[in-house]
Amino acid sequence: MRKYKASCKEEEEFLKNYDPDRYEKAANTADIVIFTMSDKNELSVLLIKRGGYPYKGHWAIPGGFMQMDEDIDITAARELKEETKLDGIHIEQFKTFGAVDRDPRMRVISIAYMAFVPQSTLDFEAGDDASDAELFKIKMADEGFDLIGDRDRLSSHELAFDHEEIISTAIERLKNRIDYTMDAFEFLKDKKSFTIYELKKIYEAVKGESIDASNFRRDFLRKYVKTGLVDEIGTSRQYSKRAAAVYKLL
Amino acid sequence: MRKYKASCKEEEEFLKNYDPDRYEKAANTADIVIFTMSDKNELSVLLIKRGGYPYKGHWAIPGGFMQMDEDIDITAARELKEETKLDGIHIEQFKTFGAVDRDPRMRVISIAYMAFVPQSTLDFEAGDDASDAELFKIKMADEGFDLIGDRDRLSSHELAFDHEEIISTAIERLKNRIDYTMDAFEFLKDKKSFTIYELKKIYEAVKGESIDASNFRRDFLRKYVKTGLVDEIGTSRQYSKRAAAVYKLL
DNA sequence: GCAAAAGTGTTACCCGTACACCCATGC
DNA sequence: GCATGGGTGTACGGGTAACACTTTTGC
Repeated sequence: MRKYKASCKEEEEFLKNYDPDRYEKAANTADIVIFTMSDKNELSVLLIKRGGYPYKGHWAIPGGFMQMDEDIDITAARELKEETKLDGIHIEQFKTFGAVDRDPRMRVISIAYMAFVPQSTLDFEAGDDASDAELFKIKMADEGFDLIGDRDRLSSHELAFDHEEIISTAIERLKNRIDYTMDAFEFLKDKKSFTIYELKKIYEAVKGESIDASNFRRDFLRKYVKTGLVDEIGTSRQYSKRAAAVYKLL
Repeated sequence: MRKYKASCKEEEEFLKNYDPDRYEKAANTADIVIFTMSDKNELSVLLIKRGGYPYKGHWAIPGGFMQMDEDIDITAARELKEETKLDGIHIEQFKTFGAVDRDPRMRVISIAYMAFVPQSTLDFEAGDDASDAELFKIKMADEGFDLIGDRDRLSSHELAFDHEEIISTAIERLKNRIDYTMDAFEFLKDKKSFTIYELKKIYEAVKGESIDASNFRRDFLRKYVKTGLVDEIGTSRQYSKRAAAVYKLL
């Protein structure tokens, strides 16, 4: 909350008489790439089907216009909540898209965010036609990527607006971020109870390649357990016959 | 250049009748942190002194309102050119600042860029009072940083708007970027003729710490010369008695 | 017994850090 | 001769990739 004090009467006058509309303005939206893991541990993104013009019937990432009394970060959090009913999810602003013709209605500057939703927190009943939202698995292709949902399937080229570029940029950033942040933990079903196997599957989904289990294990112990960021709290047989250590993020 | 074709008469009608002004809008600016190296190889930033309200008399980073017919990246490039007369400089969008109260005049969303200007390309005559722009060396302090110019000197807290936060964020990003990008080369007086010593000074200025010359040399040869990104083109005695190899970025 | 995940261990190599040491030359 | 930058070399430790091998247990 930044409070500005006018320095003198003259400035007070200036601010009172300032006409905010002397120049034409663009609209601002917060658009949000909502990542999650599918039940089969594939990197997925939540899309909504546009019900109105323009790009009617096309798939798009959720987003909406910024209100004048909310920080742009709040706009993003609000949009996320409206789409997923989820609160307190980790979001990250990653790039602003401001090409002149990106929206045929008017000039729109889109501040793009990415969000990491825990696996299985989003449950869409497949085939539920009342919902115009769907989770799509991301499959990288030669040009762009393919989006595979339970009911629909499309190429990234068919997305509305410049959303192909926005999602592509988000994927690239995420692939980098996973190495030096703790984003991977945000995808866990339960940050307070998980196995190395679960975390490894998330890394593999994001990177799009398989990882050596032994090395991953060593790195995990060194980076998180030995530093005290993560604690061992028990064992589990959820994924294998042999009991696996269960960890908890502190 | 994205051309949108309406899918049908109905959509054509919709777009024709769309009222862009049905919601209140914020203004958009591109603000730009212009980094360069001082003559003594210190990381510096170009600031301008505000001549009007608000924050009259305070130092700020250059920036300006986006025009309706220019991409936001073009706005940034235009502002850079207006301030420095320089064209074709490397710029990078790094974050968008959208707090509600960041500008007392009205709601302003600032898309922030950083630019890397070659050493000594900017020449301000010290003491030239006709100019309200000045180059400030950045000295990190306990809280924020200090800005030391030839004529003026201030703490980052005294900057206009939220420009302390914008510059701080830019410095942090630059410190990271220098390790995995070739940003350092952008600061060179002449990318087509430089010595290892010159490049090392840039790294040291950005990181704020001294670097082992021998290791820097080995890394430079491995990363750039052996990969063919940089070629040896001769020798120079500019910085030392003994001749040093001169390199050229391809 | 086989498959799949859990877990231990080893090897070879790359890379960063820290130095020691020599070269060239203007002061 | 000494300070400064240019340049070579080396020794050590940690990180990483690749892989061999054992354990556990449901099927």
